[in-house]
Amino acid sequence: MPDNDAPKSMEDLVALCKRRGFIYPASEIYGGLNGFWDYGPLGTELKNNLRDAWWNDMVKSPPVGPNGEPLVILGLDSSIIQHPKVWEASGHVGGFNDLMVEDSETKKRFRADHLQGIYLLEPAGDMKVGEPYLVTSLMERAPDHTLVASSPAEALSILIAERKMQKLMGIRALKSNPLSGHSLGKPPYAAVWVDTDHGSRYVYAESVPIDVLQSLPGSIPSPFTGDKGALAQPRQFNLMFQTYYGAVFDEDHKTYLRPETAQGIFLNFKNVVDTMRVKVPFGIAQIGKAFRNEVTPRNFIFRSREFEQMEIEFFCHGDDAPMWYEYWCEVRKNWWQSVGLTGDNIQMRQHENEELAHYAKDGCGTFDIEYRFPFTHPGFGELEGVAHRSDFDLRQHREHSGAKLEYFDQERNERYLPHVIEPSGGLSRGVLALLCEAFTPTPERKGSKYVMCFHPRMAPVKAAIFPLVNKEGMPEIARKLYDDLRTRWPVQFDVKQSIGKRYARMDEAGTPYCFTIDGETLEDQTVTVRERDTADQKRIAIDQVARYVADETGG
RNA sequence: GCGGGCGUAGCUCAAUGGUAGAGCGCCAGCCUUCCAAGCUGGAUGUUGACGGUUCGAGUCCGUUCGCCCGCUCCA
Repeated sequence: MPDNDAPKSMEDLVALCKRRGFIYPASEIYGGLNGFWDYGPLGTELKNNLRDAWWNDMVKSPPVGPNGEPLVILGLDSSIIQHPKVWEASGHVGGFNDLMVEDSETKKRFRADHLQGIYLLEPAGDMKVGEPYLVTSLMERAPDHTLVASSPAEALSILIAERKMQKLMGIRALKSNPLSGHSLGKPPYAAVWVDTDHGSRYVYAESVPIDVLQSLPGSIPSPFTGDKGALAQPRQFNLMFQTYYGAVFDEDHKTYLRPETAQGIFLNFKNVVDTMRVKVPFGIAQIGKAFRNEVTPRNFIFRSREFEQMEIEFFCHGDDAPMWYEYWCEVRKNWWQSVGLTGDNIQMRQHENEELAHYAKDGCGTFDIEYRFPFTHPGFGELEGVAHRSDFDLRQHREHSGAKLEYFDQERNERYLPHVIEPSGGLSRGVLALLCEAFTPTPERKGSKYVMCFHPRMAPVKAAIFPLVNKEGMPEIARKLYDDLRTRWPVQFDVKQSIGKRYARMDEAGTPYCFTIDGETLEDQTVTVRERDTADQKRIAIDQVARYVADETGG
C-alpha cells in the first residue's frame, strides 16, 4: 500500500503518466504549450471513471438528505461561451481589466492607477523627497493610520480633518486651503502648504507612478494596513480567455470562455424551476471544462489553463443554508474517500475571512477539501471548495438581466431568492489526486518498479486475461474469457512474453486483477486471480470470473 | 513575473567542433508452467525550435518554446 509519510517524486510520476498513456504534454510535437495537457487512453478512462462516479453518486442516485429522503439533484450542460454580461454580473470582468496591485496580507486588490500618495517636496526628518509616505486609494476605509479617498483633493481634506495623520507626517499646521491649492507641474492634483517640525513646505498628492510601484513596492505602505512590504508588483489580471462570437472580430461581439461552470447553472435556475416540477431545496449539477489564464500554471495538471469542474449549486432557503452547508461538507469529504483518497492525505479546512472569494463574503463560509499532493507535502492543495455563496449570484443576475429570479415557496408562503451551497470540485485535480495516491514505487518487488494502486472502481483497465504459456489450448480458453468480459469492462488480453513481464505491465497501468489460465484450468476449470497490490494469487472457477470482477469493481 | 537548473530514440543517459550511440522498453519469431528470465532478429532521432559563427555545430553564441526547483502568484 502507499507510503503516505514521504513525498513521492512528481518527476517519476509525470514520466510514468506519459510512458503509460495517462497524460501527455499538449501540442508536444510543436514544443508543448504552457498550461495545457492532453489525456491519453488510460488517463481518459481514469477521468471518465471519476466523472461517471460523481455523476452517478450525486445526480443519478443522489445522497440521502437530513430528513431521510434522497435529495433532488438535476443535471445540466450549459454553453462554455455565454453572454458577455454574464461575466459582468458575476464579478469576473470588473476587477480584472486593469493593472491591479494586491496586498499579500489581506488579499485585497485595488487598481494601480487608483493608488495615490501624499508626498513631501522637501526632506523632513527621516522622510525623503518623492517617496510616498501615506497612501490613499479608492477602496473602503482602512485602518486609522492610512488615508482613503476618491481623489487627491479628498485625500488632503481628510488630512486636514485627521489630526493623527498630521502628527504622523510631522505636520503642525496647514496654512492654505488645499482645495484651492497650488498647481505644481506634472500633475500633483492638489497641494497644501504646511508647517512641520522642520519648517514650512508643500505636501501634495498624486497617483503613485507605475514605475515607482514596480521599483519600490517594498517602500509603499499598504492602503489597507499601512504596512510596508505587503504590496505585490502591479500586474495585469487577464484571468479570462477572450474570444469573439460571430465571424467578424468586433468589440461588440467580444466575450469569454467560461472561467467556471457555476454561472451556467444560475442562468438556467429559472428554466429548471419552471420546467422540472422541483421544489426548493434542490440542486443543479454540471460537469464541464473551464478556462483561466492562470498567472503561473505549474505542478502538472494541478493548475492548468484548461481544466474540468464538477459543480453542484444547491438551492435552499437562507435560514436553512447553515444546515446544508454542514451537510455538504460531510457528503463531499466522504465521497472523495470512497473513490480511494483515504487516510491523512485528505483533510477539511475552513477558509479564513480574508481569503473568501467575492461571492462568499456574506455567507457562512467556505470549506476546502484538500489533498496532500507530493508537491504540496507536507502541506495540502485544494481539491474541492464547499462555499456558501448566499444569494449573491441570483441577486446579481436579477439586477443585470432584469429577470425575475425569485422563487415562490408555497409551504412558507414566501417569495425569496434562494441561497446557494456550492460544492465545487476539480475533476482534473481529482484525477491528479488519484494518480498521486495510486503511485507506489516498489523497489522491493522484482517484477515492477511502480504499481498504480487505483481503487478498483477508478482503475482504467479492470482486468487482464493471460494464458500462462502460449500453447496447449491455454490461449484459446483465455481468448474466450476475454471475449466474454470485454463487452462489460475495459479488459486486456496478452499472450506475449513472460508472465512476469505481463503482470508488471498491468501493475503500471493500475489494473487490479489478472486472470491466468494455466495447466490446472484444463483439468478443473479454475483460473488464478492475481491481485495487483499484494501480488497474491488464489484460484476461482472460470465461470465465476465475471461475477468476481463485478463485485470487486462495483459494476 | 523574478532567480537558478535542464532539453539527444518511448524512458535513463553517452558522444575533444569532424560518420549520432548504449542499456532498458517496444515489435516479430523461438523458448518459457506464475512475477520486467533466455536466444535471434527488427523498428525508432528534424539532437525542443529559429537564427548566427565555422570548411564543418548535439557541442560555441543569440533568440525563443517547454519542463523542473525556489520565490511570487493562484478573483
